[in-house]
Amino acid sequence: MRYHHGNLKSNLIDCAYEWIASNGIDNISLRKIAEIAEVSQTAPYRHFKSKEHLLAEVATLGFEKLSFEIDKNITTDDATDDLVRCGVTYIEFGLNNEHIIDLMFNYPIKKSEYPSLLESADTAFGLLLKRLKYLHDGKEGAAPLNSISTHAYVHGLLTILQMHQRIDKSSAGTEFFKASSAVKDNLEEMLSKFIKNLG
Amino acid sequence: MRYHHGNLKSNLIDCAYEWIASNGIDNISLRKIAEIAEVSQTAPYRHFKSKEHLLAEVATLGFEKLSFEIDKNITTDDATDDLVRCGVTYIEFGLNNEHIIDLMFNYPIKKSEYPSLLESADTAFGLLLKRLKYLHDGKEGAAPLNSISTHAYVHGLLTILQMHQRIDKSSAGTEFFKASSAVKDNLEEMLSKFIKNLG
DNA sequence: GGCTAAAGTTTACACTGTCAACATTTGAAT
DNA sequence: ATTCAAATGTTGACAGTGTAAACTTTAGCC
Repeated sequence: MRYHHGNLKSNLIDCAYEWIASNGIDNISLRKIAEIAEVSQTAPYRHFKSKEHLLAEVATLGFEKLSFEIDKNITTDDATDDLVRCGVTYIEFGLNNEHIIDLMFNYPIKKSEYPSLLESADTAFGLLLKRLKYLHDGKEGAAPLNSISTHAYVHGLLTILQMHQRIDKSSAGTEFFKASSAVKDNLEEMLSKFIKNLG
Repeated sequence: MRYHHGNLKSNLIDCAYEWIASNGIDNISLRKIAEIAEVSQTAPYRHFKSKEHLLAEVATLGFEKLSFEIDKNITTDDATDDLVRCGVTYIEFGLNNEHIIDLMFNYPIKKSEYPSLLESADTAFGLLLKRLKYLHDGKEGAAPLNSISTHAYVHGLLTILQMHQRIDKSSAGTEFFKASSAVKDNLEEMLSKFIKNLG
């Protein structure tokens, strides 16, 4: 084992990503990640100012992967269709990467302090925005508002479905549970209707 | 100072609520809350199985307050109007109680383990649902889906506006900032359009 | 080859959640 | 009224945490 690791920084990010993906964010600790990377407890501090700085980079990696997924759905022949698929992809990514999305959206990272995190998040959203601008070709003014409106809707649906997913196992009798089940089955329809109704 | 506090449980919940409301969820600790309540470090364990159990009750209190606010807007003469006002109220509550809403929606509490939390959330949700059922009088089947759809939209808008609120001070030149400013100014219009478009 | 900065280690500290053991109070049964 | 168990409080301890400080090793450049 060499004293100098070589690329400890990115290795730590990867380890943390994997750990969170399978164990959740609740009980993560720098020390555990350091141990997995086979390095001393405080070695991470040579690369990250704090635990939050490491987590911010993990979240950034998450946004990059999300962008990659969304980007695959942009085929440019039908903007509405593209948008629906992007929305579905966004939501599916969220549901399939429960813990990572938790970190990205729910974990209390002070996002504004991490430019690269903001940037990677903006890139993901920018893909939707570009598509919407295309959809609204001509009437320029409406695009930003419609874009953010769509984003709000998609993200809100994701939040609802996340709650649904978490409730799943135990108390499945509530009104909320039944209604959110319906969302899962009608997702595409809901999105496409929403987009068509944009003025 | 009496040895037996009398109603320590609800007092702890209130203290935690206040503390979180002004300090955020990040650095909360049972010990601090116990100290504020002028009680020993481990006294909370006579009333809550764990820290999470206390936080779950705080979140429950949050939902109860939210329900209370929403309920004031239900006047029954115009369902659409009611719903728009409920939505605005919901969003205003979120913006005025930033940290509490964080706890309610973003903090990783395993919600399914806390029936009273689930129930209080369901109550708030139920208020919207009832109103939507009224709106859709007759076509019964659509109400739950439309209700959750509306909830998603409203909550998504809240998330956007929260981000807007946080960015405010620093980087105010971005596309996102301008677009989300527009949301603030067009909130009622956006909501009422959304509701009218529900099928 | 020697020096400086980068990257790693060891040690230490204050703080946290929570458990176990003990103390006090309350209220119901006698 | 007395007693005694349950409820509610305290003290002390433990392992785990983030992270600062001081020290050690190594890499790369003159």
